[in-house]
Amino acid sequence: MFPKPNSEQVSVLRRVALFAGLTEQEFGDLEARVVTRYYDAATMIFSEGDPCAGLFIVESGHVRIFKSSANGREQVLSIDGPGSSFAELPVFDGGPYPASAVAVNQLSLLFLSKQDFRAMCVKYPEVALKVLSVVGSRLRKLVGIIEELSFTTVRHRLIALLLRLAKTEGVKKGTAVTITLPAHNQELAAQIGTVRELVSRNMSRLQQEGMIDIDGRTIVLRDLAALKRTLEESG
Amino acid sequence: MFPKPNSEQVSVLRRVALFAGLTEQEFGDLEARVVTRYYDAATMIFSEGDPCAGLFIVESGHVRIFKSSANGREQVLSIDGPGSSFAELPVFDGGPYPASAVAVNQLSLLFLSKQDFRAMCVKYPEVALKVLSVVGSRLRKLVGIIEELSFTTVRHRLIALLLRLAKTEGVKKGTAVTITLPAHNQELAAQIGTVRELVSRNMSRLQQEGMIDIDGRTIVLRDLAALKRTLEESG
DNA sequence: CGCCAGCCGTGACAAAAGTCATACCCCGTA
DNA sequence: TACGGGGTATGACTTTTGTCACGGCTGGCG
Repeated sequence: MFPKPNSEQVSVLRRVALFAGLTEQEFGDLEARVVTRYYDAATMIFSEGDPCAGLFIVESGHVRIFKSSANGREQVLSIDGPGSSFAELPVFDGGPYPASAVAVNQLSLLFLSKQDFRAMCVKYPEVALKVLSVVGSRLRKLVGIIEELSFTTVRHRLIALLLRLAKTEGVKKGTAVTITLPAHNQELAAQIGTVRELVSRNMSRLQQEGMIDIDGRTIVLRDLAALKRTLEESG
Repeated sequence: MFPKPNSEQVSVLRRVALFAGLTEQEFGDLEARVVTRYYDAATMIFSEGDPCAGLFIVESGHVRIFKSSANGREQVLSIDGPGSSFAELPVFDGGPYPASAVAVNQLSLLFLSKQDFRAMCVKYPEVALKVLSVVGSRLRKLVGIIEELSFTTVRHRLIALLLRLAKTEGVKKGTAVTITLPAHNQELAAQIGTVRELVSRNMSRLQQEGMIDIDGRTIVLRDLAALKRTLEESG
């Protein structure tokens, strides 16, 4: 709870892509400016439209960045875990946060104020370049979301999501891969830009077609090749 | 055609947001590294997936940044005119271009290689900060596109497009505003993420409803208030 | 002039997305 | 054990989106 550097902070800061390559002295400089903040699961960190106070770095836990619509739907833009920074951008263009951020689970963040972050960038030009590369991959992700929303169906996006999960946390069993869904249908829907019911229906359909096996939150991808082929075919 | 600075280049460079605030000497430094390139209308500047060579600044004409899908559809991400830079980002994260760029009309661009641009950023830290703020507004735009695609209908997006046009280039006539469509239906469709036919149909429908008047490429927005109200209602 | 390419508008469909309502199931707790 | 909350599955229906095919208009060019 105190704005002092501690050993945990130190270790996380050194693992953050944003600050890789700083010298010991520079880390000292940085540590002196950083504040740790703790959040319970489901608490808001900031809301779309809030004035931008500064930049955050995830120490532990996960953050969900999302937009919400007037009729209660949500679209997830990104989920960030330990070592990731977020809200790098509004710091520089002076505008408000373009989306909201909420704690997925128990969360601790390192906070660096707008002024201090800018100062770091001016003092250590490599930091600014690092920010640019982090922001670059963020922009790529957003373009990817646009591509999916604009060109593909819910079915397509769901399959793509399953395959991504298979890649990051799947367990191979011969030709099949087993994954555990990280969240409820409601949340999966928000991640692929649709509603609860369509996730449910499309899951069922994939099972009927023999491509997956559903057992509660555990999914067995029976035929990766067929799933990938489906993605190709359906543009 | 020659990679030498000339008076036109100089004047454009000084009007570019990216390099605002440099000293005379710094401009000299920059001018020495910049190359002018000319393109006819409809020629590709780079394609999605190409390795990233460097950054571009629009001197005159317009550039269209877009994604294209397997079945021939396109989604426009941005249209940039004189003084704008583009492809700032792949320069920093080392990846390929995430989208394609094409000349909308007769076009001249200033090109700055990856290496030279990075060198500028290291040498003049304010340049890096400017890049970040430019990139910030680009990111905001992308988030806006995602929001529209995820939450709204084609009708909604078309109205939003008309209102944007009204704001930037509309001519007021009492309570109504007259605009000239900047492109064919095909292109408008690509800008709002749909197909030709739906643009056509939705235009007709708006006319039937008395909200607009269509005469070739000239559109009279008869009732701005009603159009805006429609946006609110349909979430 | 006549032809053709390109664009536009539309009807007829087909498919996908979204909404609403209902029933179910699992699980923790009063 | 009975209850209720949260999540799930699904049928029935509406709306939206996308596709295909056609005919019409226009403007450039041989």
